[in-house]
Amino acid sequence: MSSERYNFKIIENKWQKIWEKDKSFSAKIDKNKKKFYCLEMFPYPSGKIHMGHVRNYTIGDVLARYKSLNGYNVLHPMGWDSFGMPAENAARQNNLDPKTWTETNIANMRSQLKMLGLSIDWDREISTCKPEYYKHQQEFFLELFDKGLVYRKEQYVNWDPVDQTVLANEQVIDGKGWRSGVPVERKKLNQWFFNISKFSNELLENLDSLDEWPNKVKVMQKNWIGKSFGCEIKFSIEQSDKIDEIKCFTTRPDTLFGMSFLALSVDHPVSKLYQNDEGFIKFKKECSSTGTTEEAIASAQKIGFKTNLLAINPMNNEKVPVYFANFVLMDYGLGAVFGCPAHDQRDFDFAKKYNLNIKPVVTPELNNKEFQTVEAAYTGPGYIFNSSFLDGLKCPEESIIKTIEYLEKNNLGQKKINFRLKDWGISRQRYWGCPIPIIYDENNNPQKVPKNMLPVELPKIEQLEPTGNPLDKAINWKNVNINGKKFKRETDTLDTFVDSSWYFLRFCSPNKEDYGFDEDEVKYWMPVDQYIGGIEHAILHLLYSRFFMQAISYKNEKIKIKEPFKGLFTQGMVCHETYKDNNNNWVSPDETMILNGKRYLNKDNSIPVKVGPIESMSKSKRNTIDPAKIIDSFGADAVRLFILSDSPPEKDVQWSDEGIEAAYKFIQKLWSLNNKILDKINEDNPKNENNNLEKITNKFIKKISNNLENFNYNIVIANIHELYGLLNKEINIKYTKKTLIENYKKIMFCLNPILPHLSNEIIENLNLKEEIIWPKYNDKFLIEETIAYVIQINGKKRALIETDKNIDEDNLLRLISDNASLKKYIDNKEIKRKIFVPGKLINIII
RNA sequence: GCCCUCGUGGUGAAAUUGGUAGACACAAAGGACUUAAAAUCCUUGCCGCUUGCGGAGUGCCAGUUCGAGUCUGGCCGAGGGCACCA
Repeated sequence: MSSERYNFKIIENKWQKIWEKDKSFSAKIDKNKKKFYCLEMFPYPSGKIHMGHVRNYTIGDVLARYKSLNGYNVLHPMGWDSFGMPAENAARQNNLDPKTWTETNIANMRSQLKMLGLSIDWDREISTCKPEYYKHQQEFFLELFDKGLVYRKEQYVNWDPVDQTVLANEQVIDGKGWRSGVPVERKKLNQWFFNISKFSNELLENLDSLDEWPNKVKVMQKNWIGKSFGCEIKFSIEQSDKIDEIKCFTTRPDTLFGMSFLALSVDHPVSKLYQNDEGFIKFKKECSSTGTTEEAIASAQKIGFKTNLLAINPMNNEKVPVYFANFVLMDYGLGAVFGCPAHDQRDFDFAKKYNLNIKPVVTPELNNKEFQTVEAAYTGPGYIFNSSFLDGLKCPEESIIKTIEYLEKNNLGQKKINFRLKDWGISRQRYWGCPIPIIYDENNNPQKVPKNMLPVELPKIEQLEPTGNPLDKAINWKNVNINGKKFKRETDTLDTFVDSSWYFLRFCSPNKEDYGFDEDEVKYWMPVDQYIGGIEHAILHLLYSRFFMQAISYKNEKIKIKEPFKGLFTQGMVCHETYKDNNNNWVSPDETMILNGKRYLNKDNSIPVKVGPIESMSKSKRNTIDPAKIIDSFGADAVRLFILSDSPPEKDVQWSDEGIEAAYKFIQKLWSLNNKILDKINEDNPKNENNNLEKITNKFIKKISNNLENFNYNIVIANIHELYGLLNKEINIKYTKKTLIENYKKIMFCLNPILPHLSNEIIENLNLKEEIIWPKYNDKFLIEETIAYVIQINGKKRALIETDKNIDEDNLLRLISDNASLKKYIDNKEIKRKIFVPGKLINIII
């Protein structure tokens, strides 16, 4: 009996080399096979892989391998999201070239990923910072420009003072930059925009068709797009020769009769009339001093600046005052609202402060004409009153529609659907990004860079200065001569989210030179069947990619795909305990040791560390574990096994030393079981003692298949543990060589997606000379002749009786009355009712 | 404030359509093997009484049902998203 331990270093390396040499995972169009496009979100090349990558790519790899064994033609590519600020920051700090920095990182991370044994088609590798990639991005930019989906305008933008760049709305979180974490400022700049809002409706409605997406992501996108149904109302203005009307958007036109003021944003065009008014200037300043934090908004008082204008209520011609108010936002709706204090809490607060009329027009009960709103606005359902011809209408079901009908008929307003989604500002004042292929003539008019001059490559810059836009200072690059005419290049680069909005298309034909993708290849491979990544991209990246697919297929009959990702899976984060020393400094797990169950500092084992809460791994808390080190000590299969074992993939998982050690031990156990089985195979009995082995094999093929299909990878690992236990016992029974090999082979095929190195090695040792395919189970072996019937008395389990599965009720009752331990419950009692569930249980009510 | 998700042993978690709650694993304790250690294997969810058995038990309170972790209503708690959104 061979008894040497499993040497993962030799064996894993051996198989990784074989896969690389044989191009085992190279994907080619094969129209006779069903395709499966498995994609994990590609990494930013920060330098090293982290545990989040390990989890993400292991989940994807298990799926890709499983689908491949099931006969699918699998596309499983990998690339690098390699433009972005860390490269630029590193360059500024250490006087490096961002390109070199990025390429070194990529080389390092590629070799680390290869150590995980991923089934990736490395021939399709792409990197977004390469001109061969971004050339096509520039083509797309110009294509979208021609389609009218790109435009330039001066606008207030979110300015990140630390990163010295503009941020999209989506990139501002709680009023702070998504990367820098500092409060965002308002700044007016000329910016390029993608007209994402043109597709608001499509982006919203298509969500319903994405039935393989997590509901929570769809809800988040739905909220973000923020569709609301209402109408635009025209209000005539008195006492002004400069304006005749102001338009408001409202979702509650049915409360018009309760209107007592009109409120405008301080940025509303009407504010021009007051730009020299000292009171207004002071008021505007006051408004902007209100912070953007949650508390500030929640506790901010409703304040207003009264104008000398009067607005006329189109329903009854009553005149109401016009205010500027701090709670009206210019970038939602039309920057103007009519105030109905009785039925809107904000308006109510405002009316109280400025002593405005509060007239209720909705009553909860039909006949309660005395209804008043004294303490707060009433926003619930009811019936319209105090409203002339609208009186008695059911609110909101009838009242809103009827009011809009009236307004439209009398040309006072019109039905309108409003979206919260804003256009995507894509200009960034950075160096390390894709140059925008635009040049400005001597009159500063933007022109497209001619197609034959693409790509517009980034210039080499010797020394990046600490702040400001480097391209703006690269004079030689900026000034360009075309056909004797002088132009200046656009010096902003594209938001890096543009890079990742179409990379899934590029993977279909990564080497195509004349266009970003090949139509036939895209037709075959797209959409991505399963996309896997973190929940943090629920809005930004996923919405932008969906937009890009809309934009590419817009006015293009050849591209029918509207949604890039058919299935989406969002995996949870990898967490670890946190540690601090006596001075409250974070301590990394590497700097600690365990003595008698307590944790101490390595450098002085008399100093205990404080164990803090379990949090997602992050550099700032120093609770990261380096995957490269772990793979080196335990092997890729052990890492894969553990990262999947402890929690469902969509939930957070806690990394622990004990867990990875247990996974390592289990691999060793599988190996020694293998040695035992190889010995048994050589015994070659003439006849099988029983068919338990077939039963076990088929039962677990079924279980593991079902669990893999449903992403229950943690349960698959449990199944494998259980299978090991049963096999370890069953192997002492005598089987023929054929039976043993046939079943053991299938079990190893089942382990292949999770433990590719170990299972390949074992399969090779079996000398089968056959391809690994996903085994099918045979129902014949799943039929159990006997079953443990559950015997309940008054709904309580009292016994299990092992008996014939097809026993009838009478015979089962006979067994029950013969059963000594059940006698005491039944004897001398009248049976009132029996519930018999064949093949499962019987419940006796007495 | 609005929307979504989730509450099961010391811990991570299992549990087809309502049908044996706690599979599988980690930790801890006890035991076996060993001169000893490592490694390996076995036992143990809680409360009772002596083995065996009995009782309670899936955040809390009701309800539906022969039967509820699972379905319904209300409450409490945690996490996440959105937010002067008109």
